[in-house]
Amino acid sequence: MKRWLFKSEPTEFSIDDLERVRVEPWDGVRNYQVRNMLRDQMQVGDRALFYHSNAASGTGAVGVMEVVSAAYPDPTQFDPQSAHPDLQSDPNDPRWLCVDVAFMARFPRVVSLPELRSLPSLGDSPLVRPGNRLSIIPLTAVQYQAIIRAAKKAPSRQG
DNA sequence: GCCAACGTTGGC
DNA sequence: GCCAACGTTGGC
Repeated sequence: MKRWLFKSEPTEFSIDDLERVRVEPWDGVRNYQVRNMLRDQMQVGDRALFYHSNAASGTGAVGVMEVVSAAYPDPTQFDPQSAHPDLQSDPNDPRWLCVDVAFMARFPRVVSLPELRSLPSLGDSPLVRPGNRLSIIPLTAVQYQAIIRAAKKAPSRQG
């Protein structure tokens, strides 16, 4: 079982939305590095933290979900109405993939980005590196556990 | 809304 | 294969 962190802008799709629908395709990935992780590494049963980026309600990790499908062609790439159509993608050899994710749990509080930065195990993660372009980030077991543990603790005075 | 950092594209 | 222009991400 691998562990990940998935970023989403809550105005696009939030953990509230996932809690309501329970299962949702994580579509719209248009980055080759992330596509390759979906294709080559992600497996049913993997765990992923849900991260709200650019969030008025607080940027940070907000909950846990489970990967419930293998990677399959992202249908939105062929939909001109979608947010990120890719008309150069060949339907017989689709360029972009997605997986289905299922809601597991919501954290009792947001683990903010400053707090994530303060976790020693995350020091070399792309998550806390400025300018990183990965919307899906692999986490080690240690990193994953550190964030879960932080979520259960009372917030630090800085928030 | 601004802007820094980065990936992608395309001219050469 | 280089690199400038461009678009996007995402923190602030």
